[in-house]
Amino acid sequence: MKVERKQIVAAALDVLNEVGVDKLSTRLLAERLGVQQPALYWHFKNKRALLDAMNLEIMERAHQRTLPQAGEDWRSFLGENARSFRRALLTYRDGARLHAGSEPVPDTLPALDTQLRFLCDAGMEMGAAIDLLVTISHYVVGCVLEEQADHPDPATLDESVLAYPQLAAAMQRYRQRSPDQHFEAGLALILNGAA
Amino acid sequence: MKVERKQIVAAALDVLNEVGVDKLSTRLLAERLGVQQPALYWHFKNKRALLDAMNLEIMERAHQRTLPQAGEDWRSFLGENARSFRRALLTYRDGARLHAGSEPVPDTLPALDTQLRFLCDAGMEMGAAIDLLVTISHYVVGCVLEEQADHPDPATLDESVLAYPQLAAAMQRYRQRSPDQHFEAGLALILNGAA
DNA sequence: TCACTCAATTTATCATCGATAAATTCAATT
DNA sequence: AATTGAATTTATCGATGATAAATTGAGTGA
Repeated sequence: MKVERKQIVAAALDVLNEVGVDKLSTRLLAERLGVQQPALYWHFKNKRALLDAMNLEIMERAHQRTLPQAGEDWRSFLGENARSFRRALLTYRDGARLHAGSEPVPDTLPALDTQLRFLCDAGMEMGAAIDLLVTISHYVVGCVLEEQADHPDPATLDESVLAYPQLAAAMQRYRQRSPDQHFEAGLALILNGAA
Repeated sequence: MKVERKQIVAAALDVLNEVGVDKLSTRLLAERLGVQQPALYWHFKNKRALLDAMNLEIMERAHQRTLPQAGEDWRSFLGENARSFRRALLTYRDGARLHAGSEPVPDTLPALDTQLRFLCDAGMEMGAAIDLLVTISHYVVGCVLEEQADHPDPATLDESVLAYPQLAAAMQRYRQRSPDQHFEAGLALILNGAA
């Protein structure tokens, strides 16, 4: 058989969605590709490099909204940018864990530069602009990280919560809204704070 | 030799600080305790349970500021609470990764209940109070996660940044401030947004 | 047509890891 | 002294990431 880097990454992402990052082994991936396991090490120096490539591929595929549109105000852009980032992390299982463990991708630098200029042009101070961007980034990662975490027994938690009526009511209310809505609430909080 | 659960967790935290969570193996831990590796499985059903216990121990040791003090306003409390949480995650290497991967600890529920009542008494709506608490939590985890990540080559990143003058200036400015200051900036953003 | 080259893969093998089964130790209890 | 049961050791398993060495096979020049 013959494989190329692109195919390996694509297959790895498929397998990722099927078994999760913990059970994504080089052997399982090689089997999927119809290849022996050490063959992968010709294309990637180690598994870490493969995971980095997977994260890069996810970002390039799904995180499109990295530049402000013409005439867009800063609040709209930052919101759409954060949503795009979150959607990208959500496109694959354990996407947030994969992203958090990967090295920063240098391809994001030009976009970051433009974003900073955009925010400064909108009247923001440079320091405030940076703080805002990284704060949002941290929030998104933390958010998706928990959204993708598989909490083993929600039933056990529910039982414990019953002892606290205030908390029980809060929990019920919390679950009425979707993860999207919770994300939006936190995002709005941050954007409001920046204004 | 004879070991107890408490000793195992304490030793595990020591080893965690020395080698990091990726290289924390049951054999290394057993060697540290002067015990054979399978002995650990008498006290913990698997490694996951040990990691959960480690996370719990870290939180119980260091995350003390979980209840509002008498007469404290909500902004002060939420700030101190967030700082306490962050400090706890920072007390041990890879603390954020460990926490993010661990199951939620039920001991936090009574404190959470009190926090919710406190925020509602301060005039906040229940839904807003929950959103605020979880937003802060997500932000803190995302923040420390990156702070503790070992970015392999900052030099390579610096080189890439040189191509973007705006970004280079921003980067330099960013590094003049400490992680504490960056954390505070983001936290202030969220708390401002809640007001 | 033949020899040579080099990218790419396979075969074989390692050390390490989490985990389990079975045998063993040892102090407390009867 | 015999028994019990908690706790540990010994032995071993399958899976994993990784490396070395041998092998394949298409392309190139003589």
